[in-house]
Amino acid sequence: MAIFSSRSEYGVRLMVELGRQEAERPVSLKAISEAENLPLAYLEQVVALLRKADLVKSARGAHGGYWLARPADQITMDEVVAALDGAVAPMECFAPTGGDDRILCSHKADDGTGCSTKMLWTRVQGGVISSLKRTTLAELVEFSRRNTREPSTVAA
Amino acid sequence: MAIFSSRSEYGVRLMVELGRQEAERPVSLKAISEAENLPLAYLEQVVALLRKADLVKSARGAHGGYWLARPADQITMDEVVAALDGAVAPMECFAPTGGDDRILCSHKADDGTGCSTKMLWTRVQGGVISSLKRTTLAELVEFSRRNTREPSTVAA
DNA sequence: GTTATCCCGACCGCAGTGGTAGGATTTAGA
DNA sequence: TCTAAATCCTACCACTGCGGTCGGGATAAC
Repeated sequence: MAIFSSRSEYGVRLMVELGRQEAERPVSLKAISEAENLPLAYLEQVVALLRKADLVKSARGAHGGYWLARPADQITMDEVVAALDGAVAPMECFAPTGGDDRILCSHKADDGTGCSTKMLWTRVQGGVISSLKRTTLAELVEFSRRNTREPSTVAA
Repeated sequence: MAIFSSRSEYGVRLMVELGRQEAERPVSLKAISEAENLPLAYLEQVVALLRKADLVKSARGAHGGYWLARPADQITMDEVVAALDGAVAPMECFAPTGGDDRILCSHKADDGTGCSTKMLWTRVQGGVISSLKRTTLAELVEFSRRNTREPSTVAA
């Protein structure tokens, strides 16, 4: 089964593309959609999620576009994925409760026995989150730069 | 977003329930469905996946039922989850290729740049799999026994 | 005013999921 | 030998979310 939707894939690619450009210099979605060969109309929806999560900033009008809200080395991938696919939970019954980072499993709330499976899902969740938290956007940008011969879509 | 479907939840609960019984003694699905309050007809589909993966054995007819194919401490949860939800992959484009445990990302095969996101998904996948591999069914059974039969010893 | 761009909401086909229905087959036991 | 209990199998269904499109509105540069 797939852990993340391709919204996440698209969103991460988009963020990497923004990270390759100079800060504060707006990049149009059209440029990104052509560089990464992704459907523009769908990217609009994806980038809207990133904007709501304060990960990117935008400018409207001609010569507008998007840029990173923070330096790439201060953006961890758990934020990005959370913005796109929601809070990472191994099961639907793992719902974040308010401001705490507590989780509860609704299945066994009635008979009070407590999930024996909860331990497992908690471990898995921990594995995913720690993997995401220790990866910064800057790392991906660096990786992307190394693997592309040309500085790609700059200029324009 | 949810990593696993509730098929996995049901299947793990089922496995734990089997692990609580003596080995080789068949347990009927009906008993499990009543104990765990899960729909019997759906459990039949779930347990069929576990049987195909050689994780449980079965006996038909009156007084038939299911039991673990191996001792619980020799069953790791990555096997169980794989049987229920398929191979764990962070993205759809991570497909197991034949007998190898190689993975490939189809998105960037054409322009040859290689996924910058691939590094991220590989890390996540590693986090999930290692969490699953280091958890045995025996641990969950033990956890379940402590939390249901002995309310007095519950601490913390 | 034109053009480029962000922004927004509605819509759609598809696949997968959780779940049901109904029966066929096998076996233990009266 | 009959019956009840159980596995097994196949088809079906409603719902949801996802990937994606479309049309249009707002806004800013030139």
